[in-house]
Amino acid sequence: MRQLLSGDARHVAPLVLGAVLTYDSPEGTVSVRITEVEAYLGPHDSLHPDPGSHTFRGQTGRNKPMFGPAGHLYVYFTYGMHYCANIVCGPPGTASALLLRGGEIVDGEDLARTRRPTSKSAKDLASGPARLATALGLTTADSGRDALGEPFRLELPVTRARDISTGPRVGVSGAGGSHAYPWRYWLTGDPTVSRYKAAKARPA
DNA sequence: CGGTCGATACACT
DNA sequence: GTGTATCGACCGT
Repeated sequence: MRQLLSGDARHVAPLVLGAVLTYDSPEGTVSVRITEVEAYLGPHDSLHPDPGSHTFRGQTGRNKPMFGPAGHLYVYFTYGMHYCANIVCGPPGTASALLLRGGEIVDGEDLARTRRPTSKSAKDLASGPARLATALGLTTADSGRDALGEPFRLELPVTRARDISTGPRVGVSGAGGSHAYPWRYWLTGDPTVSRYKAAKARPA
């Protein structure tokens, strides 16, 4: 499992789409089926330098988990009010990761609604990176924890998802030429894919 | 359904 | 001091 996640985030992305991430928190259990991710590379990828990545200028106190083993969480705080969660990919030292951009709540919907009272419909509970992190109950306190061990669980789909779309990044300023590369992966047509700045899709 | 805009506190330089 | 890997409210169609 960890070995499977230890490759380039862009190769891991199609394997993770459709996977179910569960967190048995003290408050209760919530499970999310991942429907949208975005790849980020480390500072050592000379083929595709990634100025949009938090690791672009090297290791810092915040991004440290990204330099660790695959399967761990990297959670950061942004815009003064939102948390976003990544699953670390690549072998230790490479600092590649997948930002969890969207998902569908498949267990613990009541608790997810308590955490996200503003959601009107069920599909809004985790459709967006900060929404997904909130619904799952993740904060920076969880950054660095292992998503493959208790109280977390990651279950890959039995068969690899078939209809996958790819597109450019969302919401990263100063990413420059990196917009030309397909960094974002989602399940084609899934209603829980985030709607912001929707990009033109192309087949994966 | 789709576009615009203000909020807010933290990490990093 | 500066910029932010976003959200939700509000508007128009």
